[in-house]
Amino acid sequence: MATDALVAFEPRKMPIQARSTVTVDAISEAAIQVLLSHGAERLTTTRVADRAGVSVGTLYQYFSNKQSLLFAVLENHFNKVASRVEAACQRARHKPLSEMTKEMVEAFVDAKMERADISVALYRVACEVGGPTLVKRVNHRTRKAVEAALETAPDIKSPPDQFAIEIMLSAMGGVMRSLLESGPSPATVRKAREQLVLLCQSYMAAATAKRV
Amino acid sequence: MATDALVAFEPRKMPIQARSTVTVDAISEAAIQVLLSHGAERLTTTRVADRAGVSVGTLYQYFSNKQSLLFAVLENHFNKVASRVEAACQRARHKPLSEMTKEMVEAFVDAKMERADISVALYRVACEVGGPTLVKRVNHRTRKAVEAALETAPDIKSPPDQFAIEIMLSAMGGVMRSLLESGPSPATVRKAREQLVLLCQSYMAAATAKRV
DNA sequence: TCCAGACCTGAAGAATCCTTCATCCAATGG
DNA sequence: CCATTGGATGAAGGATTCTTCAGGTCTGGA
Repeated sequence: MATDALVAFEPRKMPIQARSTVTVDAISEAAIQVLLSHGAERLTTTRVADRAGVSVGTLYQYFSNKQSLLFAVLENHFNKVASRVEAACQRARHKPLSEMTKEMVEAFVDAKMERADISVALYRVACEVGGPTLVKRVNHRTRKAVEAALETAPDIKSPPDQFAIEIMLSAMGGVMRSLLESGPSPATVRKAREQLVLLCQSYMAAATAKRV
Repeated sequence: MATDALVAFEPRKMPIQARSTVTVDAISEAAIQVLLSHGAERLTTTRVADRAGVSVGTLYQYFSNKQSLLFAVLENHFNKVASRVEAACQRARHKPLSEMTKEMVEAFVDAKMERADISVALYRVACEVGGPTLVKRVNHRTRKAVEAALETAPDIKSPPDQFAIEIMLSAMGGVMRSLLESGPSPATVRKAREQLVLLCQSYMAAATAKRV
């Protein structure tokens, strides 16, 4: 149930001509729209195809089944967020711990908020489509990036262990989730972003042996 | 979709005789079992009834529909956890901030772990059954308890604002979720508990004006 | 221009599922 | 002991949904 829960989620055919690429994108986007307007329970392959302006058959040409479609959408979103965080970690190399943390957290929040609708929509299906496994995978990848960045911080003697970083990442995920699911105002988002930075900074400081 | 999403989740009939109470409990427990063994997607009212050793009709005598059943199970679990945290807050009154935080966090972790199976099972349906709304409600209730306790801490000048407490609570939720969904060993749980305490202590300290 | 292969279509098969209701069993109290 | 109300049953109606496949349409290279 853990690792091999991802078989049969493989896509079916790769787009070759330009028009099919458009179709696949349309289907993915339609899945999100349907998720938002009808909920996970009422997400139907037919409905998704309709919304995408294609027929069901077309959908099944690229995704072997409903789960495969949702998995692809989820994976794509996670990868985008992870990339943003990795980029931030790259940019923040050699900066002091607190600044580094700030940039990383802000990148995460901003990436999530950029397509808040997708984030919210995906919370509703993550569990039915190997979400936890994917989260684990992405968290692992992100942790590596954070870890590598921390190695370069000038004011750290011994960096926090892997476990602490994972705790921080899951805390960030939890905060963003509550936030997104509450349909926050821009002001609220701004405040939450600040607080999340503070939360992570405090924790990192506490979990780290500082170099004087 | 937000607040009034909870209508039609009302139970249908209250147990009067003792045997029906047993039945209702059996149904709730069966729902959890089915959730764990078959997943949310394959949770069927008939299957739940079978597992509970009753017929579908009986199920529908106490729950107006499938969602109502799942909602009840979810609500019950949340209430139990919230009560445990409230009790811990009560016990921790007049203790210093860091100790208070520690007791609160540990109560939360322990309550979640006590029925880890339920927690994990419910993650899979929370979203389809007004989960976010319920979480918001429970978080609000818990925040009140934490807030009240903080008022009594001797080493605090001005307590953190409501928002900060909610951030902390959602962070705790996120960490526990990742943890539970990874099927952790007891040793991992112990370590996570420690780290979560540290996380919350650091944040509370940073978000509070300390009295010298 | 022509064709092979890429693409698309959508009706229909097959499988579940949710929920109801007519009917029967059990308990309680007068 | 009997009537009344609570409790339980499970077959079947009504509704959805997933997925396939036989047969069209479009595109790019020869």
